[in-house]
Amino acid sequence: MVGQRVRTRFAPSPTGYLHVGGLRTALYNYLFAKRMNGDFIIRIEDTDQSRKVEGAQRNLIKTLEWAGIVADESPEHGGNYGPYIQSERLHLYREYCDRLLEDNHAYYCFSTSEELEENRQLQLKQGLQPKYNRKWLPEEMGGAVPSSEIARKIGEGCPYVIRMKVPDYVSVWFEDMIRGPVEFDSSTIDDQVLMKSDGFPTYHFASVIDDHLMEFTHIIRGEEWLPSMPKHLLLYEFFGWEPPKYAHLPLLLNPDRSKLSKRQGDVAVEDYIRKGYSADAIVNFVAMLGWNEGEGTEQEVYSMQELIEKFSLERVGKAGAVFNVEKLNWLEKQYIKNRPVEQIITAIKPVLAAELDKKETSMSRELISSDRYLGQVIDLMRERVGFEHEFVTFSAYFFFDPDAYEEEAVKKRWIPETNDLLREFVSALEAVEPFTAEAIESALKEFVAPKGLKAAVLIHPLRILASGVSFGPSLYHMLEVLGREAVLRRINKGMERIVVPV
RNA sequence: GGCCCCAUCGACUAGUGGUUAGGUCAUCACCCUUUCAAGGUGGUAGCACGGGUUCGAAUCCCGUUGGGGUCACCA
Repeated sequence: MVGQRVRTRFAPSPTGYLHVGGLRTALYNYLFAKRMNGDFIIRIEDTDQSRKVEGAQRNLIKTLEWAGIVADESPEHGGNYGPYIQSERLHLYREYCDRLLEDNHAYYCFSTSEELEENRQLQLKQGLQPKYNRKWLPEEMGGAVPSSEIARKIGEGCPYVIRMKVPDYVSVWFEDMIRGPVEFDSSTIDDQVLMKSDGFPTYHFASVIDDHLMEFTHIIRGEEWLPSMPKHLLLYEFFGWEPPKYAHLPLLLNPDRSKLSKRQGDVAVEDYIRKGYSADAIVNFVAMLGWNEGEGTEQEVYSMQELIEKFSLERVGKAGAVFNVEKLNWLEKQYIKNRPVEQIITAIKPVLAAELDKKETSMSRELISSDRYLGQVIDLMRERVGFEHEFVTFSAYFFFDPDAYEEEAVKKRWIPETNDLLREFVSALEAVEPFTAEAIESALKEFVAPKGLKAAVLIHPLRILASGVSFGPSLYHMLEVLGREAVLRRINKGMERIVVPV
């Protein structure tokens, strides 16, 4: 154990999407492993055949890789400890279960689920903790069932499960890397089912066997697993194995502080991807939910590389953390503000292409799809958008002539003389050479000054005509990027369509 | 309910016996400004409560309260 290469794991069940809590668990496992120059492994826990979802495994791994979490070993990457899918390891569980049976640490149980339920109800009615009544505990383990009876049931082909025999009154203790010492009394623990009647192991059994065989040094998982620690520890003891180190992470919470769940917002990483969040922001955000560098650091933005360099389990907090979308949004903006243009251009080209497929435009498709044009749009808009796709959707006027004008804004900015002034200014604009922000600005100021008017009387209407909306980047720069042709077209067309308020 | 975990501004958190309890998001005000952002400045806002220990507790101990998790042939 000492001096051993660190190995951590993320062990999802392939039942659907990747939960953001799962992403954080995977991330912490990954960061810790990488920090320690170790390996991060993905194992698929598909011991519940009924819950298995087609394609889930692929999707889980794909989403992790989207986030930048690439496994050193997994069903897809291979490795020396495979197979990495539990349903392909059934013979192993059977083999180890037999050992437990031989050593009297486990026993056959033929109780039906109806019996179990009945027993549970009875105990509940009596005010007792629902617990298996050990009806099938064999004589040699202190129970009442002769081995001949067990042999007979097996011979008859009766369905059975195998349960672990939890010793009666022992104290189970371990040192959690995040929480410190935690102690349990075995009398509160049920005789956990190890092998189900369909021949598959339960989570508890399979994960202990695999964690040992795959030689993980550290198990980093959600706090919801803390109560099952004694079962796992007892199994290690039965086998005479040294357990790995454990770290139980605090939970991710809904705004009402319950365990993060659907119905109170999005929980699937894919939901956030779909909305346009970047891997940079999601990873950064989720990493900070429970971990921080400490010691007066005021850094908020961390790259994956920095996280790897700085992460430590000692600095993971104990209390649950609310998944606060507002801060995520802020982080996303930070990344958009600082991301290289080329990268954004690449990202938004397909978005633009899709929009262009849906809608006609009077602009030159070639022009507005060019790197140069997109680069200019990005320069003007990067401090104004919340997501990359908004470079296209939120600033649609860079790609499509407006087909409506903000009513309130028109009402506020139009005076009876506005259209006349605009008509006159159009001639001035036609003459502006070159058609640059500076030239447009001085043209406008020179136009307005002799009339004793403020620039604002034209600025606002121009913006509305050019973009359809009352907000956006610097007017002059916007006009420059749009180009003379589009600007004049939009002004002329707009004046025909605007209903001047009386 | 039993067991287990947890507890600093609305949220994320720094703090490890002596601080005017700091930062970030959000929020409010002001500045900048052609709009919207961005940015700048400032403000509101917190140690759950009660006992100890100590010269001195957000920090250590106990209890209370509160919150959460978990009690399956699901993981």
